[in-house]
Amino acid sequence: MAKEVSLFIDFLKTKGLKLTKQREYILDVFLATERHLSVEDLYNIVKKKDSSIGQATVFRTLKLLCEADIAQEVDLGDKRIRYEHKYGHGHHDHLVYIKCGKFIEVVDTGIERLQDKLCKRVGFLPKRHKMDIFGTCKQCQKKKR
Amino acid sequence: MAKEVSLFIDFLKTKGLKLTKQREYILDVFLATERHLSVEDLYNIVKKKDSSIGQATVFRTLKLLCEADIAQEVDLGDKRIRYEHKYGHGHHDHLVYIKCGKFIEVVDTGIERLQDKLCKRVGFLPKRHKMDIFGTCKQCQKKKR
DNA sequence: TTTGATATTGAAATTCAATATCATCTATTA
DNA sequence: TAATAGATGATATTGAATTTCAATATCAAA
Ligand SMILES: [Mn+2]
Ligand SMILES: [Mn+2]
Ligand SMILES: [Zn+2]
Ligand SMILES: [Zn+2]
Repeated sequence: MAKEVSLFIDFLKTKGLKLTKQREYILDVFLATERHLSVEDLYNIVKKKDSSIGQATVFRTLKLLCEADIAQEVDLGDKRIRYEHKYGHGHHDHLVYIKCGKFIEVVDTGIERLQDKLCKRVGFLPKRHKMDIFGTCKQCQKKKR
Repeated sequence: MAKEVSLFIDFLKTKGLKLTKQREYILDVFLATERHLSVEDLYNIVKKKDSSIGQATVFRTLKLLCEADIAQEVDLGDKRIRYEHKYGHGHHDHLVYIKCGKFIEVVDTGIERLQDKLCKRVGFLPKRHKMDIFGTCKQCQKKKR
């Protein structure tokens, strides 16, 4: 059993909630997908195998997974809330490939250090930050549009 | 007359569009406000003086101002499109004060340099980026919640 | 087992900002 | 003047996020 599953069970227990088939299955599918999924994305995958599961349950389960620190919201500027794995994934920033839709997760300790310095300089106490760089790869450059 | 106004007139001319009272007035109000306004924010200010102007016109005018490079969209993660001045304002990032709602616009050339290096290292051609740091100031720290 | 309290579910409804539609209005030109 | 093109504001529509609600499942206690 994945560590995330037992984490989720513990979380649910402390909240007085239950691990249902639906929740377990949605978590399974979420863990099996290394992408930034919207609720709809995840719902579409889930319903392929079990068409009885509703969007609302996917939506609610993702919220629970966020509360349990297993998932977290990502906003890549495309006007949809997306979710990524949080457990076992530290802070990171994104390079987003605007043509092919791919992305890379990166951490640049030099940048992180300068961010802290910058904040200190202006008397600002940082809690979290977001850095997304949008661009293209070589392949994409060749494509028109 | 503000430089932005003549810019807008030129832009409209090349597009075969007209400078109307509404457009001129909306631009005036926009320029007079040094904030990150949503369409609704701007509409609320505008209608105080001229209640005959509709939301749709504010919406359309902001789109035009973006096309004319006088305004630009900002997304500070609060699920609303906001607009800020673009003309005369180069690229900048934001420190966002999560409690008092204030913000600072910053540019750290050290960070920008490291961003470029990072991209080069992974063969990524950056087009634009976004960096927002969310935190608090001393005053806000003292407040509960 | 049964029961009852409580949690869960999926369909459908609602919300809310963003955007499109459309029947006037208005300015400009033939 | 009439014709044309654009502009406007009220209203409708969209689409994602979220809530509602009646039906169902769970599970501990009787
Ligand atoms: Mn970072
Ligand atoms: Mn920057
Ligand atoms: Zn990520
Ligand atoms: Zn700004």
